[in-house]
Amino acid sequence: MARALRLCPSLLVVSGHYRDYSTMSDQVMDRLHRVSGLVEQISIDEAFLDVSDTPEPVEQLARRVQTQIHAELSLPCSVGVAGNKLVAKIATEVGKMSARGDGPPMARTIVPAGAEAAFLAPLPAEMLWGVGPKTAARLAELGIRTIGDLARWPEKDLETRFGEWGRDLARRARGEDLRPVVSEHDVKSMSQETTFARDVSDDKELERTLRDLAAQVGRSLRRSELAGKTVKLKLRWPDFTTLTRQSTLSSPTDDDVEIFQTAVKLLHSVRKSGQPVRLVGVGVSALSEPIRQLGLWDANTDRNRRLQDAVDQLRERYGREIIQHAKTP
DNA sequence: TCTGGGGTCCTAGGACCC
DNA sequence: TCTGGGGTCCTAGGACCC
Repeated sequence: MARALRLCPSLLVVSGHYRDYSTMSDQVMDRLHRVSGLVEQISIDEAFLDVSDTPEPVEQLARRVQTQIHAELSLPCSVGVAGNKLVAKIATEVGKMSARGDGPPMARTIVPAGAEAAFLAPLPAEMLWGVGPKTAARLAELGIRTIGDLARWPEKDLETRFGEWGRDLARRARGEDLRPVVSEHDVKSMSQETTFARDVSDDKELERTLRDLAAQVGRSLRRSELAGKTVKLKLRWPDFTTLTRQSTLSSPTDDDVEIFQTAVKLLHSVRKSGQPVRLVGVGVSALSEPIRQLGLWDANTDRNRRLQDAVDQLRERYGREIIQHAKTP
């Protein structure tokens, strides 16, 4: 039964150490795709591979992948192998942490089927996916410090305290994870934000920044052939409190000006003129394919569209700075 | 890490409709 | 007309991840 394989795949997480180089990322992912048809990239330097259909023994496979990437690309990488994504990810982390010696770690950590809970038990609860500082603190109040502590805690009680999330927590602590490796994720939102070197009080400067961010978001949307229906403004005051305001449009947009105008309206609704701001951001969500309808009233829209395409192309070729908005006096 | 940027998911409340 | 329940959408904020 093919299904059974999905429930217990053998997984590798490869973790490179090249956070700054996206072309490196492409090259590594290219190598990984030769190993398995099912690769899930989870960040610039990490990916899950479903190797349950690969005849080669996983230990040998893991070594081969690691050696190949190191030899061909001069990149160190760590590999974790386990029956599911959760444990494979943690295995990789554990390997990296326990790697000794100079230079970046080249660890291989393999957790055999059935040994998941025992492998996780001594590790700190924060190593579980989804347990950050806040949850860790709440767990510590109960005397729960390791994943083993968590696994021993009555699941019903976790459910009472944490709701649905408590049940997930209990499952994860036992090393259970049924999520399949998926090669493609739909993008849910796109955003751009910037933190100012100093607080900005000038309305015009703020709006210029907003216009620039909106243009960047618009360009990302067009490049991905997506449009968004909800525009979100993010603001951070000098005291670091952060707020968001969003507005849903009547139809999805990928237009710089529409994104900007929506964002600036939101800005005016929460900020008094002259009020200092530390960070400003613009995002677009509720993404779908852009709807382009050309009707009686759309000659103008069509012209804007062609203009925007031309600007995109210029910027693609000569950089973002090549075309600027005329500064308002 | 007195704090960068771009994401995801979850929760909770209110509006609105049937 | 009043009341209530449930579903869905929208909004805002928070926790978390890399």
